[in-house]
Amino acid sequence: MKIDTIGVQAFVAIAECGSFQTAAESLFLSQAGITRRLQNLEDYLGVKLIERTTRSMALTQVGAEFLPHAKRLLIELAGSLNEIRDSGRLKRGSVTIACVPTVGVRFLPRIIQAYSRQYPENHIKILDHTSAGVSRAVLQREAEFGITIAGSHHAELFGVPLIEDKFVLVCRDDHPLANLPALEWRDLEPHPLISIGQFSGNRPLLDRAQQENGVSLQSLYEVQRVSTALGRVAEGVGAAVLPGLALQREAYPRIRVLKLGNPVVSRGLVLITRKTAELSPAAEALYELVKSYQDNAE
Amino acid sequence: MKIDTIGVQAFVAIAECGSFQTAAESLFLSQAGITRRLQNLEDYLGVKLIERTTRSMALTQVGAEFLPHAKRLLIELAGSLNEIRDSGRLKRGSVTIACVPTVGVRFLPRIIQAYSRQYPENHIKILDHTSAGVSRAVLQREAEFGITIAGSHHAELFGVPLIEDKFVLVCRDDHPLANLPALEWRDLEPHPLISIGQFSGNRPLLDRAQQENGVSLQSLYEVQRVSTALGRVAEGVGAAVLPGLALQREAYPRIRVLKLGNPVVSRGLVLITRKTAELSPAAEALYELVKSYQDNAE
DNA sequence: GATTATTTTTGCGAAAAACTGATCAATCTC
DNA sequence: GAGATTGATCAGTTTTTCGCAAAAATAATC
Repeated sequence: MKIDTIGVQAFVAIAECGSFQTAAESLFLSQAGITRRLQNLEDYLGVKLIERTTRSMALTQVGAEFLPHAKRLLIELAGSLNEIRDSGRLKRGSVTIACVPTVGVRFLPRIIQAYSRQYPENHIKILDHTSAGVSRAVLQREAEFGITIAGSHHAELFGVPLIEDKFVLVCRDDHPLANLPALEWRDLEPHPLISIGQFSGNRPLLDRAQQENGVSLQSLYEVQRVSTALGRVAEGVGAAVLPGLALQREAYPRIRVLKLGNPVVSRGLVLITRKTAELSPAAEALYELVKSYQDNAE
Repeated sequence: MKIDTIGVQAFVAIAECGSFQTAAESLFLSQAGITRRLQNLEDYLGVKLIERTTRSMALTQVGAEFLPHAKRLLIELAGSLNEIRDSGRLKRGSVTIACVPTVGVRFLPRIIQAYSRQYPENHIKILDHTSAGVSRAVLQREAEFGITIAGSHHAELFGVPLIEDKFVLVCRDDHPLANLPALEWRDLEPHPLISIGQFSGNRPLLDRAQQENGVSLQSLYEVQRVSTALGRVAEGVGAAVLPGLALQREAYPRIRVLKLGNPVVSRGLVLITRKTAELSPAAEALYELVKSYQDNAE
């Protein structure tokens, strides 16, 4: 059950060089070493592979049959090994990460651009998930790391805070609040709002903020996705409290975005990995890049 | 440029066992040894392949991608190596030999039968050649050994005499010589004979025999193959001096075979190999078998 | 046919490496 | 929190490997 390539390597070298001496040189070894290696292999196999005199050398029947296999195996092994080495040295390979939709749309693109400039060959796959889904994907190793909304940590996960995404009021320019200079949560109470459904990670944050500040907002309409809410606002149905990062400014010209104070409520975005994770070099590079964007966010 | 399977073997074992301890046992190694082997491989690759805590272990992204390749390579290598080992231990494999047509038809079949009983899996390929062709085939390694007519040895060839194939007179039952009790070469002089062409290894033997004994035979007809000569004899064209082994008794009912004395001329059959040859185990076995038939021939 | 020259094999001491056993650290179970 | 299990680490020993030099083998040459 003792498998070793060292002898095979010697065999192939000798066969290709046509001489022990040159083969030894090509393997940076003394000719005595080569002889020993081949002898060991032949002893193990119980068959001579190379027929040799001092003047000439030729493959045995068995040796000739083995050579192509041996060569191919060696090349494939070396290839695999080198590929992995490259993946480490050059941080090559593809990376799969998971994040909540907002992050994927607004936060990541510029980071990915920067990453692609540095590692043009690498492919990044982004899994859009709810905040719970991101944790799950990371835990199950579907993604090497994730970006999600701060909250309850799973014990095996390790989080690094990235940025605070402040909640803002979104309304159309003809909304009563549209032109107020400063806005507080209490100001919203009279106005019916479009709210985001249960599954979004934003909801618990908003509910708690209301409770702690004794504010009670009216939910007029409940939608599941931020983009839907935005559409309703644009249609004039009402205003909505949304995470600032979720907005794509250009999409609707008449929409106003107002800062909300007293208190400033925000959702923290965190970069999560498994505590014991060994990231692939390509992923490690992206991870570090994301971390470096910690503060220069909106 | 340093390729070695030992680490890869450890990696695969660990991945498959799901534990260092059991992997160590499966490789008949201590746990520390396994750890070391994997560490060496990982150091060489510059990448962690297995993510491990004392309690759990899982493949890294890179490791997971590598595992199937590694497994396949190892299996193929072990397979090739074992195949060769078997070829030695069980003398498995196919053998190619070269011989002159006569031998292939009359001398070899029973040997091959015996060989096949002992090594039913082995395949024997026989190359029919002229006597010069047999030498060439052996020298050029087309055949592992050969059986041909004794004569000039090439320096690199080594011959073992096998049997003496005596020349006989072949004639139809209505031929004047057909019923003579004993026959000498001189008796043939009055009769026109069918002779075998230049390329046959028999010709020089016959010519020399005539010269040495002052006998001069009449060549009526020259054909290239023994079987053709036999056909002509059967048609009543004349008699022929042929090597005894060449005859298939059953073929022509009216044909008589007469021993030729004074002198008895025979062609020696020799078993030839290259002097430096390393026969494959399967060939070696056949070689020895052929040699054992040295004397019990017709 | 003996000699020479070249190349492989072998012997041996030194060096490197791998292996083991014990111990340590971390995690999980009870 | 104690005990058990598992991988990592370390030191010491064994094994293997390597390179040099001498020897053996073989082809070429004279």
